[in-house]
Amino acid sequence: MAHILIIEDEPVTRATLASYLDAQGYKVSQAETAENAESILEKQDVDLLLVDINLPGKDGLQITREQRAKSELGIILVTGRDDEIDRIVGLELGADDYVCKPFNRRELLARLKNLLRRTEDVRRLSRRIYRFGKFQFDVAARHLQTVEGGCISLTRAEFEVLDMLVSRAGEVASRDALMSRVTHRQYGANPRTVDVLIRRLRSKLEEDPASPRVITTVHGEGYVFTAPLN
Amino acid sequence: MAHILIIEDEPVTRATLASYLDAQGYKVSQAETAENAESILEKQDVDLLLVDINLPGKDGLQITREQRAKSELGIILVTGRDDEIDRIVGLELGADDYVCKPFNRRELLARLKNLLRRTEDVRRLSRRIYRFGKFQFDVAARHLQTVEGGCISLTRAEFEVLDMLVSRAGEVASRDALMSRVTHRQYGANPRTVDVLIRRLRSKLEEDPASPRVITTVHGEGYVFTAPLN
DNA sequence: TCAGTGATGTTAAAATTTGTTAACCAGCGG
DNA sequence: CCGCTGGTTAACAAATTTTAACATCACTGA
Repeated sequence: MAHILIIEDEPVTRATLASYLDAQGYKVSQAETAENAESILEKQDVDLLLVDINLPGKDGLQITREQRAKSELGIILVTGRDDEIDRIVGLELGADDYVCKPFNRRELLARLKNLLRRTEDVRRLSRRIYRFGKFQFDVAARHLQTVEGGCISLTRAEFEVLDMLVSRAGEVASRDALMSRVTHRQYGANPRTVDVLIRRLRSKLEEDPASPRVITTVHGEGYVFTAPLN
Repeated sequence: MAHILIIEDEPVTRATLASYLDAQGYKVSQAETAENAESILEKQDVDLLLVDINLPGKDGLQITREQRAKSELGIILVTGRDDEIDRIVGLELGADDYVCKPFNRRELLARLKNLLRRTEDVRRLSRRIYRFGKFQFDVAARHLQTVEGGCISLTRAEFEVLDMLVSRAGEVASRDALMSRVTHRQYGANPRTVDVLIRRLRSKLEEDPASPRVITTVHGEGYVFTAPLN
């Protein structure tokens, strides 16, 4: 489940929010100040920030500006008064949404869910996890997972090839390009080596390796990744 | 620049919005009703919907539900009264954001920009797919799909020819043009080669390859794609 | 160290795609 | 009807890719 970080100096509001979101099944972290929040952000993967605009020290707008500069993390601003200027400035700084205290919890939840849905793709891609067909290709973990939960291990060379193809999905990769990614030798590379690797990959991830859908051959040019990514 | 579709029955609000967004450099289309909007959505690539929640006939919530079912198009709801229930229902149906009339234009613009930034990746990953007859030509996947769900694979040369013809549907492509797209060779291209490719393509996608409807020969000039695209 | 195992590289035959050729066909103006 | 131009078709040839079998390499644990 998604991880939400609440940044709010007022203890009662913070605790209320936290217990509500926790009851909804989210993983919730709390921070009283910007500094506090930053140390959590450094250590953990956070999916969404819920930030009070009025904080002692570095305020919510400042936090928004800084976070937006370095990530695509979802940000919802919370404020006590319905201050239109703050709201607009917050949005212009890149906050995704805004709620005013006292807020309707159901509304907050709806906004939160929407934002999480909207940022899901970006968050997954930033962790370099690609989904296609019935697989999930995790670049950091260097393996494939099937929807059913199975785990298909990839050899180093297979991994390199798949990574190169997936990250340039739709673009043709030449044998030379693939070869130089796989091997670190300078000369005398047999161009057929790549074909064999592709064949081995196909046997792992194609429904029917005889008529490949995921990795398509481009005669005379190379190979392309052609499965729909989501 | 992004293409925004405004769905609003009240002419003054619609015109005001349209001219404001146009002045901001967006491509703007306008629709008075849901039906009107749907015909625009079918024909053109739209990046974001700005929908009034209160429309005669099919209303904004219904439009949201239907669009969200088939695409990840960004949706911002506009409502006249500050009706909390409508607002929450809209968000729960998957609208990405909403604004209340009378709205601050700067706020609308900020929300709009944020949403476009969020949906940028998704839109980039969306595919060029042409529909004609009983086929669907998926450029990214480099193959044809039939309505029945079958999949017809195309060789590289066939794909290049079809892509060139389809993307310039209605315009005649000369043999030379087609040949230079297909071949990798520098010299001595035989002009009859294209004919053979066309024949192979026709046998894959013509109902009756003897009297072609999809790819028509233009005597002395070349070939045209002549099937209706939808 | 050394056998054993899995990963990687090489090769050659089989299969597929692409290119060439030539026979044949269709339309058209004399 | 003839000859001309250009298009279609089938058969074949050339180029490229796939496949399987095998050789080699690199690492592991005894």
